[in-house]
Amino acid sequence: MPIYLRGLLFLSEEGQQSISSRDLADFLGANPSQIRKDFSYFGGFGTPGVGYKVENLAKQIKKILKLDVIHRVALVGVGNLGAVVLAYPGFRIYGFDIAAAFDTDSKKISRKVNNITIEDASNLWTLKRRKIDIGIITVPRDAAQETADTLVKAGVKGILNFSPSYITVPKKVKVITIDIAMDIARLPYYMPAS
Amino acid sequence: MPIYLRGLLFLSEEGQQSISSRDLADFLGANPSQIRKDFSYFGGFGTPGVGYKVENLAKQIKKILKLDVIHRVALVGVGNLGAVVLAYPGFRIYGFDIAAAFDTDSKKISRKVNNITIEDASNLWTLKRRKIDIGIITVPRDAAQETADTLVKAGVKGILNFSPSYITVPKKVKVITIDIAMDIARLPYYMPAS
DNA sequence: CTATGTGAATTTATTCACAGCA
DNA sequence: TGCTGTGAATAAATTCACATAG
Repeated sequence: MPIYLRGLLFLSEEGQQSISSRDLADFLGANPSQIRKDFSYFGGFGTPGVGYKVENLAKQIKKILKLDVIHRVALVGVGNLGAVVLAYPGFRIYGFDIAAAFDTDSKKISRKVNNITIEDASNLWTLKRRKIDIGIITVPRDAAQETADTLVKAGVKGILNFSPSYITVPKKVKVITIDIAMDIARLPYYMPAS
Repeated sequence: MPIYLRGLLFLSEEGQQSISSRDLADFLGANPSQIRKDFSYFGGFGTPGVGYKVENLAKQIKKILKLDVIHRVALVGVGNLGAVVLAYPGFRIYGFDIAAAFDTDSKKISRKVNNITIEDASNLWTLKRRKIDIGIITVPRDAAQETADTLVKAGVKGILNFSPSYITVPKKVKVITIDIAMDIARLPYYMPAS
């Protein structure tokens, strides 16, 4: 569903009013039946003979993915990668608001990055009362599990983990890991021998 | 398989000699049968009653994923994100060598980032003779498709795309897209209502 | 006529359960 | 005895095909 949403938001921006499952499939490199099945699973948002209204469909998917409310996010670890993620403008279209940034390095604390003041990581416990329920981990690998534990204790319900390791959390907390190196490692397998 | 490899490389670093499918499953948050099935599909690398030799298994998986040779990589678009990716040390353990970086901004060209001299993007055609077969796209969304086309023309067989869009390439070329914003957009769906 | 929504058919993936090897 | 490798059983995902609504 997130891929559909991304495509629909793009099409909506382009001024496209409505689209058929076939055309959407072409656009996204997917299969029309798949698309119809996926949408019908959540109730069916289309009109036979016409297709789907782009803007309405985007709104429905946002509701399904619970992106119809603003989510406040905290980032932990303002190194090179952390600073880039802090400055990344793409979160806004999905309703994410990076509301806080933390680090352990006293040289960084109280400095501002992209208009957000870096706080001492020992203050992570304040997240709950600040209504922050998602954490982004951009600390070195060795500190990832510890950071995750702290975030969970601070009440976050979801974690986006950029460190290249599997981390363990209570199963009520959802973790998504992005490991850049591992992703590129999948490429050669699919590449024809040159 | 890439996830297994990452875990095994970590365990190998830790000095672990051998491991059973059960212990590996625990460590990775996976299922033992799944692991055995996956390995047996490629031939079966274990010893009944003992388990798998960590180092040997890692080597076998590297061969399967074609990571047993050095791959030369070019990065296009040295903005904030591009610079971080250039500096990212994690590629080396999988045998990737970032051999070139390109940009269109004349202010950046011929400057050095992480010991790599930024070249004019109009020289991308030189990739083939320089034995570079993988491209990393870190340009703005609007330029992503165009960059992909140029990379394909320059002979790359695989692309790691960091721009938040679907890009079209001949099917002999493999694309993997990393869209940070979209990944985080999957979190709220799995988060219990607070 | 066109394109959805959906049962049925098919393919693919996961899990089980156990024979057999170290 | 402990753990692999693998058929058999189960579950899940994908694709087909068509009745039906606009």
